[in-house]
Order: sequence, then C-alpha cells, then structure tokens
Amino acid sequence: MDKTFQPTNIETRWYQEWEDKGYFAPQGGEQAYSIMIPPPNVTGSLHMGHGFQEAIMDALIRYHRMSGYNTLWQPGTDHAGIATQMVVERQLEAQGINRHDLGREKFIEQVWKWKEKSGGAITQQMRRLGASLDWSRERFTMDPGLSAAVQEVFIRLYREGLIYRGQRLVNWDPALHTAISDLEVISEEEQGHMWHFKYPLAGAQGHLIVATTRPETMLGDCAVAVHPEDERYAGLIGSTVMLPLCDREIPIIADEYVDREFGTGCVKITPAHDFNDYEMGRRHELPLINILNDDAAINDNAPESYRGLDRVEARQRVIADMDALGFLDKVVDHTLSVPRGDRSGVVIEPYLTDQWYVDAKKMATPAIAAVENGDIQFVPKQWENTYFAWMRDIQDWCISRQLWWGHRIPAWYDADGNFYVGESEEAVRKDNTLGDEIMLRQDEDVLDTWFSSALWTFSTLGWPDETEELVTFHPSSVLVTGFDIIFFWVARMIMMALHLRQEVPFHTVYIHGLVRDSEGQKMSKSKGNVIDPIDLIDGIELDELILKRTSGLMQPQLATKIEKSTRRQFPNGIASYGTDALRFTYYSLASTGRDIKFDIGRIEGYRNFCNKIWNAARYVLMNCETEDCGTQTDAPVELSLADRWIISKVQETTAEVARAVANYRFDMASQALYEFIWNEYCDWYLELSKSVLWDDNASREAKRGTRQTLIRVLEIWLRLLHPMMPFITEEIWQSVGPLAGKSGPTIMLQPYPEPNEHDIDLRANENIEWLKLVIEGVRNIRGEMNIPPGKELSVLLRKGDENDRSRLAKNSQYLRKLAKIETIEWLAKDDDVPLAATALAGELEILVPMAGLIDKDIEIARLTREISKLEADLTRLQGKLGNAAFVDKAPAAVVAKEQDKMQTQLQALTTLQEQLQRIRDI
RNA sequence: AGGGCCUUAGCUCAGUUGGUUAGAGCACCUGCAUGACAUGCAGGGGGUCGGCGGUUCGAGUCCGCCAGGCCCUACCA
Repeated sequence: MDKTFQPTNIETRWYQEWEDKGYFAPQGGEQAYSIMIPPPNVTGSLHMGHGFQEAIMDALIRYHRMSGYNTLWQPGTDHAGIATQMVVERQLEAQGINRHDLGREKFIEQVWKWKEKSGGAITQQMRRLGASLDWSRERFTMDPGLSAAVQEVFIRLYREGLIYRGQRLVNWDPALHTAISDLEVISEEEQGHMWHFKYPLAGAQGHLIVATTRPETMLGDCAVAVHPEDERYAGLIGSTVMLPLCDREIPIIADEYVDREFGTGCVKITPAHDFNDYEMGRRHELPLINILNDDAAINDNAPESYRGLDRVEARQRVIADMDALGFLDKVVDHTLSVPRGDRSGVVIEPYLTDQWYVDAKKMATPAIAAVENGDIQFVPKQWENTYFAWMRDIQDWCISRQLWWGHRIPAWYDADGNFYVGESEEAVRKDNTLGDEIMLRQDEDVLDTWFSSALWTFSTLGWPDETEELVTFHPSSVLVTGFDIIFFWVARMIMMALHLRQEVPFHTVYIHGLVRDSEGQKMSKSKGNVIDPIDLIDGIELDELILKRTSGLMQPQLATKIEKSTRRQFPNGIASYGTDALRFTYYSLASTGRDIKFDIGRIEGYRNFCNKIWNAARYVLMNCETEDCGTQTDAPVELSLADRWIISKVQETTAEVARAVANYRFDMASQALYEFIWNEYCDWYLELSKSVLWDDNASREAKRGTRQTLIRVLEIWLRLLHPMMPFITEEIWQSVGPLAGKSGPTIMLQPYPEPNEHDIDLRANENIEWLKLVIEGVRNIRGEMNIPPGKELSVLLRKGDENDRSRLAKNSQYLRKLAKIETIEWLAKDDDVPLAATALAGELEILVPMAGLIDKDIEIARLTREISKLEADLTRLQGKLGNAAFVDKAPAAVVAKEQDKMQTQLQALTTLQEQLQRIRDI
C-alpha cells in the first residue's frame, strides 16, 4: 500500500468493475426501494448541484441495497426542448443558416446528431461520482416507449376533457417564437420609466392622463378604466376618449380593479397585451386588438407608420409622436419588474395565440389531498406549505410549445380548422370517418418538456404496460430534488401519477438546498464562479481553470474581472481531492435542506480524512495480514478492555448512523462516522492496541483478540462508511474483508451493519473514559510545560478510591504507553507530597514531580487559570442552588445533578488551591 | 404586497422534546521526525448564541418586536 491515499487510479477501476459485473441492477429482496433520478438535460454537463443531489441519492441507494432491499436507481435524461433546440440553432447560426432553411425533418436530424455526440457526457460524469445507477435501464424522454406514453396520456386527458385547446393570452418569447409557461418567466426589478400620456376626451374639452410603462401598447388600447367610486371621473364613465395616433374612439369604463391611489387613477386597457387588461376586457366585452407579430414587431392592426417596427423602436416612435402632439404629460423614473424568458433572457410579451392547456385545477385536488393526508411527505416539512400555496391557486398549464424538438402534439386539422386528436392520422380518419378527400395536417407544435417529465416515475418502468418493474418499483420510495422545481416537476408528477395510476409517484420528497460558492453567491457561468465537480475530483491548474471560466461568456467584458477573482480565490488552482472526499463534503454540509456554501477548506479536510482511513487500514493490515487473527479458526481469544470498548463504540456509531439516515440527516451520519473513525478508532483504539501487539509479554490469546478486534471493527466501519465513500472502502475491504472472515466479490453487496445492543459494554466505556481522563491529565501537563513527547515521566498518584486503584492495576500498561510514563506510584496518605504539577481525574490527583522539568511560574499560571474557571462555575452553581424557586420547582434529578456537580467542583477547587499554595511557598 | 428561511468562534456549520462549563472542521498559538499517517501527533487560546423585551426555577432552544441578509409567490398600470 502507498503511504498516502491515491484516489485517481482506484476510482475508475472499481466503477468499471461494478458496472461490468452488473452490481447496480436490482438484486432481489422482499421489500423494494427505488429512486427515479431527476433526469438532467441530455446535452448538459454536471454541475455542483447535480453532484450534491446524486451523492445523496447514491448514499440512500447503496445504504438500502446493502440493507437487503430490492433496490433500483433508475437513470435517464431529458430532451430539454427549448435548451437543446437553442444550442443547435446557435450552431446553425454559426454556419449562417437557420432551422427554417433546413426544414423540420433535417433540423430534427441535426438535433439527434448533437444528442448522440454530447448526450453521453453527463452520464459519464455521473459515473465519476460513483453513482450506482442501473445503466442497463437508462431511459431518455424521447425514447419510443416514453414517447408512446406521452401520446397516450395526451389523448387520454383530451378525451377526459382535461386537455383543451384555447385562444388565450400566453407568455410569448419573441426570440424563441414560442409560448412558455408562467414558471419559465423570471420577473426581476429593473430601472425603467413611466410615461404619462394625455388622452383627449371625445366631443368635449379636456383630457384624461394615463400612465404606462409600455407606451407602444397604446396602439392596441381598447378602453380607459377608472374606479367606479372615484369622484374625479364619475361623470365621465360611459363617455369616450379619442385615442391619439390611432384616432380611435374608446370608452371610459368603470372597474374595481383600478387603484385610485396609483398614478392618476386612470388606466389604459390593452386586452390583447396585458394579463389584467385581458381579464378586464372579458368583463366589459371589449375587443381584442393584437398589434404584434411573432417577432414582437408591430403588425398591420396598427397605424401604417408603425407597422414593421420592432417593439423597442415602436416605443421610441410613439413617445416622440405623442410629445410632438403635446400629449406627453411627463416622464418619471420608475422601478418595475420586467418579465424575461428564463432561457432566452428577452422580455416576454403577453400575446394572443391558440394553445393547448391542461386543466390543472381538477387534477390538483387529489394531489393536494395526497400531501395533506401524508401519503406523500416532504422533508423538510415546511416545503409542504410552498406546495399547498401554489397548488391551491394553480393556473391552467400551457403545454404547447412552438418548437420542433419534442413530442409532437397528436392532433390533426382539416381545412376548416376542425381538429381531431388520436394516435395517428390514420386512426383519426378512421375514428372520425374522414375520407381521403379531406386534407389533414398535424399540429406543428410540440409538448412542454415537463409534460413528459411529469410521467417519468412510471413511463421509465414501461407504462402503459403493467410491467413487472412497474408493479415492483412504483410508487418510488423517495424523490430527491431541489426546491426550484417543486412546481415545474414535483407537483406535476404527483398530479399525473394520481390521475393515471391512482397512486402517488413517491412516498417522500427530499428537498435539498442550493450549492453556492464560498461567498454565498449562486454559481453561474456569467459570474464566473462555477466549480466543476470533476475539477475537485481530478484537480485543475489555475490557467486552465481561468480559461474554462472565461471562455464562451455571453458578456466577454467580464473576463478580466472573473480572472482576477479566480486568481485570488484559487492562487494555485484546485488540488485533486478524489470522489470520496467530495462526496463526504456534500454529506457533511447536507443539513435540513438549507443552502450550501461550498468551502474548499472542507473538502481538503475530508481528503485528509481519506488519508487517515487509508493509513489506519495500512496499520491494521501490517499487523494482521500474516498473523493469526482468530477469524479463521476457533483458536482461543482474549478480549482486552480496549477491544471490548471499541466493539461497544462501533455499535453506538452504527445506531447513530441508522438514525441519521432514517431522518435524511447525512450531516449527522457523516459526522458520527468521522468522529468515530478518527477520534475513537484511530486516536485511541489503534494506540491502545499497540500496547498489546508490541508487548513481548502479552499472551497469544490477547494478541489474537486484539488482532481480531482490529480487523473486525475496521471491516464493520468500512461497510458503515461505504454508502458515503464507495471507492476507498471497496479498495480497502478487498484486503480486509477476507481477513475478517467475510467473503464476497464486493463490499457494495455485503450486508449493512445493524446495531446490536448485546455488544454494548457500558463498563468498558466507563473504564476507558477514566483511562482517557488520566492520560489527558498527564498530557495536559506535558503540553503546557512543553515537555517533549519523547521524554518519559515519573508520575505519582494520590487520593482516589478503590475504583481508581483497581483500574490503575488493570490498565497501567496503557497508561505507560499512551502517556509515556516510566513509573507510576501511589502516595500513601501520610507521605510527603513532592513539589509537582497537578491534574485531576475526578478525585484522583495526578502528580508530575517538578524536579528539573517544570517551571514554577508556568504551573502557577496554569493552576490559577483552572482555579478561576472553577470559581466562576461554583458561583453560578451556588446561585442556582441557593435559589429556593429552583430547588422547589426543578425536577429532583436536575437539582441532585447540580448538587453533585457542586460537591465535585468544591473538592477540585480545594485540591488545586492547596497545590497552588504549596508551590507559592517554595 | 403576502409568505418562508437565516443570523452561534476569524471562516464553514452542528446544537432533537427548554436542563452539565454551547460543540465540530478549517484557520491560529506551542511542542514534536514517536516503528499507520506531517494529508500527521500532542497540548492550548478563542463565542455576553444579531438586538430588545416576555414566558419559565431555568432560554442558543418557546413567544413578541426591531435590525440585517437570502429566497419564493403575486404584481399597480
């Protein structure tokens, strides 16, 4: 074995082996446990969020697989309609063509080519993380089977009246030429202006003043609205104004929606270009005047001079023209929230089009109930409120997209605009008895990607066929995902599964936090603060990291700033930490769904932990490999106190890990393991074992017992740790397992350790705690006096009870070894006490004679510090116990505990004060 | 506008139903090439738990108000 742990060579080797041998496939077992991966974009690449999410899923999966469940982790990817189409369109653009030049069929071919080329990248990266997905079952949302499921669902819901076609105002992305759902619109505050326009009254003197943030929309105005009880305008309701530039007479209407306090209290109403105005238009039966085309340029419904102008130009022209006519009252600065497409980044226009919708309200009712009645539970629970709030006010879901990449809508139109929904043109003709003379054309649009993702938990298992997998693994056990897609995906999966299968898609939804950079900033390409998980695993040179962060920027001028901050943050690039360290870092930070600030210091610490594990195993193997460990034969063994203690401790750890995992507290599980392995097994047990193994006088049985315990306990905690650190545990287990008497090809299919009350030895725990106290007392003196660790000490003991004496008698070999003590002697009651530094272990006094070793002033300072601590504590205790209310009302056990404590502290105080006095006196 | 979350050591974070002297890692200081490990060992320092008030014998923990930070939803033209 190498002296330090080298992750790179072992990781890929083991992953290859596991995958080749088919260990990731379900292995049978009475109870099923399944997780469906949130499908990443097929052409995407792995980021820190994926890494975090997959680390959690893999820990759950490996844990349950080892615990004997029939375990499936379903892999797959999503076709990501808009995102993928955009990428390919950009590639075409570089060649100077667009998708229309190519035509639909050729374009889709191009997209498939791109998918073939880059589609494997993310799944390869997932393998680097050690994710034990059953790749033999990998699915893609555009696979024939999943596409068939999508079509089936569309037709079924349509026939049930849950999908309908309608003309509505939608969120229109003028760059991508498609409708998008509410959720794909990101509104953020931006600095803008508010223009106040005068609209002259028709057939009378005077004018009204309306305010708008989008002046160009006035070309589509159909009314001006005031509040019905607004006295200023009461007389004008029912009359008309003359809309400037258009010379159209539009009514003044009254509607309670208008806020009298805001602006002038008059609102221009543009029903075809504003969601609120649309509703008001319906209430008042106003016409809809659409003034835009698909590019958001002005169309022929507007006066001639504006036609063809882009919306931005049109705005300037309208303002200028209104100003020229004297109708521009004023312009004020105004902060407004601007809706932008989450993919394109351009301003979204409310736009009147024909689209397909899912009637979400009907489907939401059972989906709400499923969470209310606990069939589905969110972890952490508070997310249920977010879910309820959205579901109870859910809007119909616009599912059609004006794209080419995706599942085409199975609807056909005749020349008269009638449409028919069915499996195919043939089926539609047959079902509707349409002769060949009737021309039919299929709907050009495709479905929202989330429509297919919503079916993911069961479409991947073969639905609509009632396959064995479907029966076994659906509902899935838990969904692990981020809060950002609760609405997009989680809610829609729940609705679909309940409607189509009358069962929930999963029992638990584990919501994790966002991974941010070390300053708490969201990681993003444009900020240049992205860390690629693979770079943490393999390491990356500074120059390469800078190049990675600054290439392909949307705003190239940010490059210098990004370079500077990268140089500051990673002056030496990023070291190679290995997958296990990265995973352990994720777990250690995974507390109750809060965001994670990723700190490079943490991963470094866990790389060191890996090295610690490696070397602990090295020590154990060096001492066990060619020796009799009592695991293969029935040779007699004798277990020492240390052996019994560490066996006891590993049981406690096992129970703690089980409890933590059951509560999705991976931070607690990882901490329990870290603490046990480093601070108990390595720091204490390995050191204690040396005093047996290196003792020529120790019996064969004792040595055998220690070797057996060393190897068995190591083997147990390797299995405990495996779901979190799969690679290092496998590598070590290959040598350790057989020595511990285990057989099998891989640790990943070994049984997960279960807590065993029987192995907990409370007396051994107490004895070791005593031993630690005494050793730490001596070490404290040694440390504070700067006595070299190699220097052997003579130690005197004083006071103490029978317990102390018998413990000393049994354990002096440990004391000598771990505290580097040459001689230990008890002082009799009447013996003179030599000048010495003092430590206390309960009532036992530990004295290290000062002669030649100890500086008087340092000891005085040390004692004074200890004494003042005790005094402060005693004051507090006396106050507490002197308070009648406390003694009366607090539980007797609490009072007794405080009294005990006070006794102990008083005694310690007296002892130390005496010591201090003695030293001062010399 | 409504709702939620967060504020604990220099930094990143734990702290179950209120009950020892509030913990860990990193960083810091001191000593150390000891036969698993310097990616290490041993010892040490460091916090009025954001502020104010309340409930309680007792509050980091429960309640209210305030300050600061983050997020979600809805959006007033």
